[in-house]
Amino acid sequence: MARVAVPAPTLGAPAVDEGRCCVAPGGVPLTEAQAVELSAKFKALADHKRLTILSIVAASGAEETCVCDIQEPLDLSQPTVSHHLKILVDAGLLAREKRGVWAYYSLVPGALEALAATLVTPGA
Amino acid sequence: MARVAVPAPTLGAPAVDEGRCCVAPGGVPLTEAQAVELSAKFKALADHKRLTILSIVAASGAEETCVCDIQEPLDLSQPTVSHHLKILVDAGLLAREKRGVWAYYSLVPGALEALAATLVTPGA
DNA sequence: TTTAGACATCGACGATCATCGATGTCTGGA
DNA sequence: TCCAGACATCGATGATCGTCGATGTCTAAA
Repeated sequence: MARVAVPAPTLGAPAVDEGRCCVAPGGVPLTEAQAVELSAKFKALADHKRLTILSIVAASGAEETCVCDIQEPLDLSQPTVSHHLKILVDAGLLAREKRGVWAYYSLVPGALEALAATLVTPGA
Repeated sequence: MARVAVPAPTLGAPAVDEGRCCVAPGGVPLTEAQAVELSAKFKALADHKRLTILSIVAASGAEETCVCDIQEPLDLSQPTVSHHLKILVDAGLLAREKRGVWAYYSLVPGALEALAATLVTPGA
């Protein structure tokens, strides 16, 4: 995919400030490609079952979590849990490591923090 | 709705740490109600058109933005823009103020920051 | 009062999503 | 080599979502 040369797109208000109405803004601070990329990550968070999965994995701290740890409190079928886990891995939020018969999941270090950083203002 | 007495639910890894596999975690750090409430906000962010809307509103800084400012760069019909704006307002991310014939939208102060805070660890 | 314009709401339609049962793949043990 | 178990993938289905045209509401001006 084409990499854009912008450091870190955020949603928080930048230094731009021109008072007017019904005039096109000087520049849209989020390209469509950036918006699509960002929305893909938020889509992964836009499901309460997946948020619960993340919280379960996060709750085990540095330890990794296997699928059975996740399936039971979620009250979902095994294929559905596997589906949600794939979405979280594809979004870059979870890491999967297969050891023997078990698959262990862990938070990708800094992934959630980087996503959080896109929500706050760059300067303040 | 029933208010839960937890200060601020987050996804980041708390201090819990017990090494084991295939045993239910000591406690799920996100209740279902909290997960549903959080996912509703991320659902509002899970669309690239809505992210663009937020960035446009944020780009006007302290100034408010009217619908026509948003509609043009988005290349969407007016009802669709209105629909997205309603979703963002319902999620508590945008504030709507009607003055005369125009409706002005602005970021709810601290809303994005509060959402970002749920993604990072409480302590570190 | 009538008219024009800005915006919200409604109803419909195609697309995407969450979910599940069935099945496939791979590993470890008998 | 065969079997059992853990997990992923596949196909199908019902629900939700994004989008639009048509219409409604409200305000300001004529």
